[in-house]
Amino acid sequence: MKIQEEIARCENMCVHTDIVDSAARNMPDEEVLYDLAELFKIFGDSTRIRILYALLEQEMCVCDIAQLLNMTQSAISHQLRVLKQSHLVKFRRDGKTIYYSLADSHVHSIISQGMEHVEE
Amino acid sequence: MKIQEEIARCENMCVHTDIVDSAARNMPDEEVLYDLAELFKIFGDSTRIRILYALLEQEMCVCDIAQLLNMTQSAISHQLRVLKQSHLVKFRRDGKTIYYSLADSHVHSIISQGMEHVEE
DNA sequence: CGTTCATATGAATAACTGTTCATATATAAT
DNA sequence: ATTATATATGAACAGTTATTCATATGAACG
Repeated sequence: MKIQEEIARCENMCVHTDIVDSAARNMPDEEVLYDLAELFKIFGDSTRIRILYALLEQEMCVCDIAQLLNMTQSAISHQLRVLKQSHLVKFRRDGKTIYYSLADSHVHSIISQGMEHVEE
Repeated sequence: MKIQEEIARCENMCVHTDIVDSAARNMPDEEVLYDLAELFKIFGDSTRIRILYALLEQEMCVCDIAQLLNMTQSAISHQLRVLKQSHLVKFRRDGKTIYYSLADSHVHSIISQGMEHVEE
């Protein structure tokens, strides 16, 4: 039947308009939420989380991190690039060695909040 | 030294043994860091972030969320399942409708910390 | 200079993930 | 019971991503 098909095709019949409207008003810009997701995506990889965790204590060179995590220098270097581009780590050069450290204190608080949720 | 012999993964000889040793002592269990990464992975998708953000204000049904985010009911339902399995949202049934809401207060604080980093 | 060492990077591959489509389930209404 | 509605789910596909391998860069030092 034609009318029923049209109705059935409208998959949003159950919408509570007032709720959706109020939620829509309170949602941040698409772009902000996209950036937020991108930030958490960086933390959402166990290699990167382990690198960040290691750097909570002290600065380390690429080779130190590779040794600590038992991974290749190349794999660590690739991930450090991601962390660098996200402004989560910074680095300084000392001769041939490049030391990486955390870029700001947000890393610490974000990890701490996550830990609280995990340790339950 | 000892660790250097145990872990010979990094082919370079630049390892600072004391730094690696001290970092190794302070690293949490592999499993904990894996779980932590898994948690952040959930936040690392803009659809899920937007769902969580919408639920900060009030509970919503699947169809409401689909309308709000302009996505299909199926896509939202799939993501709600992920959020459910991660214990980030809970739900209650009211007739044919199922209302979703945040499972605990950690979601709020994790998002807030992330926002502080993004808004710079 | 050329060599060595620490790090970076491009390409390829394998594994993973989000959405769509079709369909199933379950509750409510007639 | 039959139909309608709200949500859930399995399979497939497309897009993404982490690691490996090979090689490049770039600084230090004889």
